[in-house]
Amino acid sequence: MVRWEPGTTQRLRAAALDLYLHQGFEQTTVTEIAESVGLTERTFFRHFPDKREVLFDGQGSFERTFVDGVTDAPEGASLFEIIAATLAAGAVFFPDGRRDYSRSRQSVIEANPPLQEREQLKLAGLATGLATAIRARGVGDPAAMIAGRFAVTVFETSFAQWVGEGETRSLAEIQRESLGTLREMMV
Amino acid sequence: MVRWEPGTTQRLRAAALDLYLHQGFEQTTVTEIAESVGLTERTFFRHFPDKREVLFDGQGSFERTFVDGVTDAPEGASLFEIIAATLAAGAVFFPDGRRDYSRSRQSVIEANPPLQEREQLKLAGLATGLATAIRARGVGDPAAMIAGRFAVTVFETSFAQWVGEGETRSLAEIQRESLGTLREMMV
DNA sequence: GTCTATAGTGCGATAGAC
DNA sequence: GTCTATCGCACTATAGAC
Repeated sequence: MVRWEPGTTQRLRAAALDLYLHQGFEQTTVTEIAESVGLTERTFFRHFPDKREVLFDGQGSFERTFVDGVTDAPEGASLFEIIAATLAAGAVFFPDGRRDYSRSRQSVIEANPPLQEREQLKLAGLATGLATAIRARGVGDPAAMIAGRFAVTVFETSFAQWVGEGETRSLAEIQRESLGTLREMMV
Repeated sequence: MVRWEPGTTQRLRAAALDLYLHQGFEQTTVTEIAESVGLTERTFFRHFPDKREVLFDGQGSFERTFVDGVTDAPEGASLFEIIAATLAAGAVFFPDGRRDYSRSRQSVIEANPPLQEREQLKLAGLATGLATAIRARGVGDPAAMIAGRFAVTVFETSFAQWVGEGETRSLAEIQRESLGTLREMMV
């Protein structure tokens, strides 16, 4: 267990983010990333299916955190309350200590359409996952799908504020405020 | 303006959809698409920036149709009414005569993650465009962004039903029903 | 219209852990 | 012996540069 450095995947992730950040996503080759941590291109592709996925959570524990929020919401909760519970659960994934990392990652994604595509696909997958969990609580379609997507939208917009210049409120706080504003608006 | 066959772009689109449909997206090379209409690979890339974009509306007239729905909504309309107007305007883009084509296109996209990524990015762009138009009517953030995304979500789920097996209702009809159901639910 | 870099795949070889 | 992380090599197709 000492022949190869442990945590290879994480080292590749960190190296990739750093290179994408400082010299651009397109300008960075996979070979470069791999060699910067003493590995070959072939090994990179053993850890990640492609050059973009290195910035995304392959394990899906991000998605599971949110979905558990639906499942664990109290019996008899309204659709709106389920969404609130989901967002609260998801916010656990983004403590303030993670804000700087999230900021870097976000700035790289915003500068590169291929990464935005991957991000949007992941968020669409999250919406689908939430919809499935919501359906399991007895809500029908299309309401379940729209509720799932709605939750993701609130997360997405709140997240954008959370990583914004000079923002100090927690993600959970921002999400609560957004949801409050919308409760009045969306009628 | 008659030196080359007119409608080259459309013929490439049709040929690509056909090949993607019958032998798969991955299995189809750009060379193959181009040659099937008597052109070279190089010419394909003069019409489309990449292999995926051939299935998408490059002109953005799809997006403009929706956005105009926001702009043209009656003075003093509520946020909910603006969304309804947007969806009604967008539905014009998908008359029943287009359903078969849409069905084919959708089945190809559903079978291929790279195409889903592109689709999700386009829809995210539409949401942003709608949000901008909604903001121009005096609605603030994050409400404007969420309303834009909400409209796209209703479109997306309604569209999925519209191309569903044996569905006969028009897209406009399905959207109205979804929106009606949700009006009661989203409180 | 040709030429080339790079992403990504397939298969085989190696080398240590167990 | 098996299992797993790594490397090496040859290859294709996209996409962009010249």
